[in-house]
Amino acid sequence: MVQNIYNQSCTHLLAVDCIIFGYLQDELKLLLFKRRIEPAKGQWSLVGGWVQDNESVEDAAYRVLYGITGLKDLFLEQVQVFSEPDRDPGGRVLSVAFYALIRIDKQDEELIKKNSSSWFAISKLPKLIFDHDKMLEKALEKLRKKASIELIGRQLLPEEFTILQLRKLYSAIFQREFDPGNFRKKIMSTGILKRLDTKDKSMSKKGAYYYTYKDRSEDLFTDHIVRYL
Amino acid sequence: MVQNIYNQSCTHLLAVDCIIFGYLQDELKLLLFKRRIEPAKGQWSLVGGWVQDNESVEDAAYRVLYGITGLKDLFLEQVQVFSEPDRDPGGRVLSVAFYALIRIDKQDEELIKKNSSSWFAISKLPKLIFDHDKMLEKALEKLRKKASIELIGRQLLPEEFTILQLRKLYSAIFQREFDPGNFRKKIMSTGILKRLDTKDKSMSKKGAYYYTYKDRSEDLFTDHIVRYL
DNA sequence: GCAAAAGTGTTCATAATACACCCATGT
DNA sequence: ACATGGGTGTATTATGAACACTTTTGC
Repeated sequence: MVQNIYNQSCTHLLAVDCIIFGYLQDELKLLLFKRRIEPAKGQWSLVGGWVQDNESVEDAAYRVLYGITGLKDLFLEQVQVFSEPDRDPGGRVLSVAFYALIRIDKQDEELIKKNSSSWFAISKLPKLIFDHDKMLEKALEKLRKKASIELIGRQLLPEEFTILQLRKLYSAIFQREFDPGNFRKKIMSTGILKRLDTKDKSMSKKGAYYYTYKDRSEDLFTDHIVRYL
Repeated sequence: MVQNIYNQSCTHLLAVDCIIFGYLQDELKLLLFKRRIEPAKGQWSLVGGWVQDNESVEDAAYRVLYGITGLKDLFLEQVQVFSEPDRDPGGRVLSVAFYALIRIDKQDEELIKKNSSSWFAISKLPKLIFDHDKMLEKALEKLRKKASIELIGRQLLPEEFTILQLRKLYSAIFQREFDPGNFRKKIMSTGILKRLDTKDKSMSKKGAYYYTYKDRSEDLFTDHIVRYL
């Protein structure tokens, strides 16, 4: 028991669970993990861990993510707390859900394998334990909200990418098609992207220019990208 | 110590803190509470309490709110967890912040007094303890987001109100003026409000019609109210 | 030359903004 | 009769959606 001056005792275990999004081969993907402890041992679960004594829940989430992907710099945002008394049959466990965006091309593949975790397309997920489905749903909602008001992709796509790739990412997130012309105009009007001189010829004979994010330009744009709801 | 099958011990106390918004006399207000325990005894704090063993954090927030306002039906939404290890000098306390919208005309004034709590205009707040300022800031952000995509007011204004009152509420929330004509048109276009036959003559000689929310109409409207950011 | 994707331009509908103007009435 | 807020209408501009059209180049 940790010391405190309140006349209270600890009754809840505290965990974090991470909804880890990645993007590969035109699909939004989720990193899952084969649970190694009872209950529900061997079933697929979100990547999670206990919160230590001397760290914030954010610290814990970063630590857990580093442990499984080898990445230190990644986007992380709190989703919400899940605290139904019976959510975990193993005890009274409170879990803080986070969602993370990671670039699959940067991750440590060995580490992922060693941790018996793997990527699943968001449309072909296995059954998840406990209330992890609900966590995913909330995280997706938050991701959509974020993507609708700012240009995401920096955290998910490779350093250099085409507008087509970006558009497909948005299609994956919102589960709908975007008009190629209008999408391009909208994106370019933000002034966030910089065109490079190189082209990707894998998709067409003409070739599509590669783009990158300009440095530190996230703050100059404030309009919406997609209107949804 | 609560029983669990994990090889873990409890190290965090768990609390909820509520950012309680109300609206009175053209001002957005916050219900604060004079802290009765050390540390920071006697200072102003958000309304909070411990999470019991057998309840979710939402349950705890409702219980705390009922205890201080006497109200059972009120709007409540989770903001986020605050968990910096040193946020509370009294011990390792994790707090889940919620914001609530309540109708000041419905509250139990006696109870509020008895609890040594009182309403403060959002623009004239006293210094708050710990990280409660940060909690308020995040809650306000969430409230603005909510108000920008749906018509709030049902939870804050009296049963019958004028468009002017609603506009002033929005002005208070967003800290800016809205064009009276355009605001009215926008609001009326939602079809959520119903005009009554009575008028409020306190503000003008002509008198302004009272309006109420139609029953169960929150779901039919999906557009934005205010564009912000 | 043609197919296929890249990229640009044009048109139309809708929505946000600014603001002029009439209305009702207590003093 | 006039000042005051209530309420309506209109002109202007900005934005989004649909889609036609031009460009490039491997085959």
